[in-house]
Amino acid sequence: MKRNWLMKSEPNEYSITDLARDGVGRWDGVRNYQVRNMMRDQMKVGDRALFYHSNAGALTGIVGEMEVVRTAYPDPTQFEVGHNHYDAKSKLEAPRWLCVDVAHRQTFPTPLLLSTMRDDPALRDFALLRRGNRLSVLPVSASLYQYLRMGAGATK
DNA sequence: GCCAACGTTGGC
DNA sequence: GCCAACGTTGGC
Repeated sequence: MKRNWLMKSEPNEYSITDLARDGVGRWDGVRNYQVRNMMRDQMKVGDRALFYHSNAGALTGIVGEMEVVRTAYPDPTQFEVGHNHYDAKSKLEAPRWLCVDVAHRQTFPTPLLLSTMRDDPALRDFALLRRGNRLSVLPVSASLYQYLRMGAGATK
């Protein structure tokens, strides 16, 4: 079964523009067990995901769409001494952290801003908007996914 | 820069 | 296993 996701990244770290340039990108740096487990147990090749720019001021919002092209594998950055995602407690023979690869599908014509979503009564129960939500990867129902991408002006 | 809301760590 | 201290996320 194909699933739909929303995945957050701070654009000054890795943006939709970066992914568009790269074509395929490695979604690394996840350091939350709940998110790791979702990626490990549920994320499959062919799953689609909305790209969300977090911590981007007035530009915070859903900016594009991507597709999972490689299932979870050990995140190499956890072993890179000096890297800001380095984890001294993770061992090569028992990696703690996983990443997936994603391919750029489209950059939406009109990003669906957080401020717009907050004003939309239809999104009242959307987990992304709940106070204190800190998961960087969220499952999104098929109908909500479609609603959001239409809201961002997706044409295909 | 502030701060609420978490998640993680480590002492006990 | 509890829980205080600390670190991080992320909106504002």
